[in-house]
Amino acid sequence: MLTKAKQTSDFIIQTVAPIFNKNGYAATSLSDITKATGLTKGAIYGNFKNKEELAIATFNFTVKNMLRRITDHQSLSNSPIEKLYLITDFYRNYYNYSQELGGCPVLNMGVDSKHQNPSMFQHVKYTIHKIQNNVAKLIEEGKLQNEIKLDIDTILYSKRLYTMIIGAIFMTHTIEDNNYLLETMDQIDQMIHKELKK
Amino acid sequence: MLTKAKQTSDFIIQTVAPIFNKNGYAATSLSDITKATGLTKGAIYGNFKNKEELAIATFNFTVKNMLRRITDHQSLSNSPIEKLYLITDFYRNYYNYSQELGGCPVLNMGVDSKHQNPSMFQHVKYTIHKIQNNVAKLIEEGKLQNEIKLDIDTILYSKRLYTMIIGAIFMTHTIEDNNYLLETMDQIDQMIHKELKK
DNA sequence: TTAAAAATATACCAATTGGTATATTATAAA
DNA sequence: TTTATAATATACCAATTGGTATATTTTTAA
Repeated sequence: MLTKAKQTSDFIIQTVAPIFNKNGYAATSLSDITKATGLTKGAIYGNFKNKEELAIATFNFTVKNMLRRITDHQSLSNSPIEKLYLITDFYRNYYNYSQELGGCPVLNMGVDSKHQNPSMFQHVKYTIHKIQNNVAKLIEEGKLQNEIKLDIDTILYSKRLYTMIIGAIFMTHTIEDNNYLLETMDQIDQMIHKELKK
Repeated sequence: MLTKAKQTSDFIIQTVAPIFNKNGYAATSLSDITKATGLTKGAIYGNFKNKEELAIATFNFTVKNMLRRITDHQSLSNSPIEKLYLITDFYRNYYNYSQELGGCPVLNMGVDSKHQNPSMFQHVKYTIHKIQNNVAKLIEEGKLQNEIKLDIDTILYSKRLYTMIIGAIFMTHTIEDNNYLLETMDQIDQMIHKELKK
């Protein structure tokens, strides 16, 4: 059974996550937090050391959920190359999904924390590496299962993939046009088909 | 001759531009501004209506300089397709250059202003459209001059180009590794060579 | 049911926030 | 050189900031 404190801190994280993600660290005040949760500063500071620790907790929470959703979606196939296609498939619905989160946490916090919050920035870097590693593993698996050309540069292509995805996320959110995301996912699918596939 | 006021406001914009770009709007305080310029609030508010107007002025200043540099660099060739290559060539040095500016203004302010500063956000959108239009014009010129395939979707490819560039900018700044930028510029060059070129 | 402990609320803090009215100083034209 | 005007500095404002010490309430286990 969850203790009261754990329940409360989970509730705070959940409630405040989209606010930090939307507004950024500096533009989110303690009063935004107490207003949204209906709790007082006493409760907030009883559960978190300070504003920074709470912000990082919200980032980790949002990212964890996001990564779980990608993993779940990938489990629709056992084929490595199909799993790559399932990644682009996931991001085809990302505009909607990320709007619920208050935007893309990697993009928003990557930019927001760079000169403000070194600890948060490290978490963003780690998340990106984690995502890229997942892609890299899929490509390696694809080679082993004879689905992907052996002479493909695994690291290069996993970097390319996420670079294109995050670019499309930025464009879609900034121009407020989902087509950037859709068109980039088509482009990536072509790339997989023409360059990676055996 | 420049009036004193114009001189001062130019000085303020120039001095404060990298601070807003680095820290974002909310995280840049009036005291940051007075400290950096050595001026008092009286001088700042004598030259700008408020913090928001100053922030927008700094964004426009930085972007204007940046666009001028791209245009200057493009003038190294008269061939439309060569001008496309000169864009990727420009962005090969962009990590260094943008660090002097406090980061990429389009990326930073696009993310920063989205939920905080609607007026600034409009300026970012406008800037992106401007850049994309420049690319679109080059592609159209390239078709006319028989350098680029006629069946190429101009809009689609100008969107692709900037989407990939901004993705690479984000990655390079966040992972703090210039290779993302270099590798993406190689990828774009390949795309121009294999898909656009006649 | 009660007592100890855990969790939350209250009331406060100094520092800082963006902004303004007014005083002072510097500039430019006559 | 004087005078009007433009530009900047000073001193102030109420509101808000992140954070804390303490009081109160709620939960938990005996």
